[in-house]
This record gives sequence, structure tokens and C-alpha cells, in this order.
Amino acid sequence: MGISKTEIFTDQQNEISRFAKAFGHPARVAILQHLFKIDACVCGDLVNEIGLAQPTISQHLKELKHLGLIKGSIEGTRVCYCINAKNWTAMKQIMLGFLNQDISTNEECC
Amino acid sequence: MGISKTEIFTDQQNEISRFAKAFGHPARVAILQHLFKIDACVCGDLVNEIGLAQPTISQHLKELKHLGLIKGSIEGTRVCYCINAKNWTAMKQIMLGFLNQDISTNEECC
DNA sequence: TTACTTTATTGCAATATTACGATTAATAGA
DNA sequence: TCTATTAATCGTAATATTGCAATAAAGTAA
Repeated sequence: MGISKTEIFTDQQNEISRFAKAFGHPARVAILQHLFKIDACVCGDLVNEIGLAQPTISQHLKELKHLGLIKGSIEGTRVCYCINAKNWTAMKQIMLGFLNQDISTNEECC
Repeated sequence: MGISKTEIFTDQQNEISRFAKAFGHPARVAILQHLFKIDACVCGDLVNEIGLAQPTISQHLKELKHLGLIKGSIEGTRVCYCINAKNWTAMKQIMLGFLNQDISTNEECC
């Protein structure tokens, strides 16, 4: 049905999947990588950097902002976006907990 | 259009987003966590563990298998699934590279 | 004011995802 | 053989996502 049954999963599982979903599109990965690369905040030249139309970029930025991974501040007609370092670190801890899971035994089972 | 323009992104960006998309659903997160927890390979009792119908679980397993994160071997009428440790480690390296990005300056910009 | 620049929003089309009932396929056991 | 058991696949409905043209909104500069 295109709708996830979030209610049957733990908060942790839902949180992991919410963050992962944000990274589940190459445009958002590219946006974040670019914001990391350019120390100074970067505005709408993300549209030039990435090859998507302005409304599309704006939509991806909205999602990332909604998740708290980036923040934007208005500077005249432009909007300056950058990584929300604090939230990024918090997200990272959650994702690391998931990625660093380890198998107890060394046996190959399947 | 529901279709991602993968051709305008780097292989790395596409790979990150492909893995992330796999984790972008709580059921798949739950499946992986359960496979990690139960050392011995676990079969279709994932259906009982997680509250989704058998065809739905089977579909999620197929995606994870297709990505190479799990492997399954047939044991009679049952199928035993487990983490593909080697591929998981490789995936982890890629995701860590993305998550561990750092901002060069300490100034808060926005 | 008017013209311009930049970004957000709206509306829509195309495609993808999620979920499950029904069915099929394959094996095990009687 | 016949009958369970288990998992994959098919088909389909509901919903989500992606992308962009058109437009709106909000500021700047003349």
C-alpha cells in the first residue's frame, strides 16, 4: 500500500529508517557532501552544482531541513544552508549503533 | 516522476543511497537486527517476530538478498537466512565514509 | 514605483514502494 | 500416493516519491 506500518516497530527502528530514507536518494547525498565540502554556507548554487531543477533541489533541502540535518538562514533574496553539526553527530551515533552490530559467532551459517 | 536521475550522480553517491534505501524501511531494519541477534540462522519465523504478512517479509528479504547484505540457503522446506558478514563490512566502510564527514571550520555559519 | 533575482510552493504526471490475498512450487512425512 | 508445511511469486490496491513547469513570494536595486 506504499505505507509503512511504523506502529509495529520500535522507536529506534523507525528513527534509523527515517534517517536512512533521507540518504536514500543520491541528490540528498550529493547535497550533504557538498555542504560538508564547502565550509562556508552554500545557497542556491546547489542547483548548479547538482543537475536538477530548482524546485526539485528545494524539495530535497526541505526534507533534510525537516529532519534537522541542515539549517537554512535567509540572507536577502538568498538562503544559506549548512550542516546542523549537533544533529548530524546525534544522527551519526544512532546509525553507528546499527552499522556496528556484530555477529556473536564466527561460524558461517548459511 | 518517482524515478531518480542516477546518471547525474557519482557511483559513490548512488551506492550510498542504494544501501541507505535498504535501511529506509523499519521492517528491513528489524529483520537485520534480528539476524544479528540470533547467531544461528533464522528462517521464516521472522514472519512471527515481525508483524507483517509472509509475502511482505519475503519481499523485504529479497531486497536485502539482492543487495548482498544477507544470504539464504534452502533447508528442506525452510530457508535459512543470515547476515553476509563480508558484504556487511564492505557496506559499513562505505557508509562510515559518508557519516564521518567533518566540517573544516568550527564556526557556526547559519 | 518597476524590474530583477532568488527561493518556495503548487499542481500534476510518471514511477516506485508497501502490503497482502491468492496461488504456486518444492519438500517432508504419513 | 496424498497431505501438510514453508517460502516464493503473482496480481493488485493504496500510498509515497521524484521531477519539473508554472507561479508566487520576498527581497534588492534602479
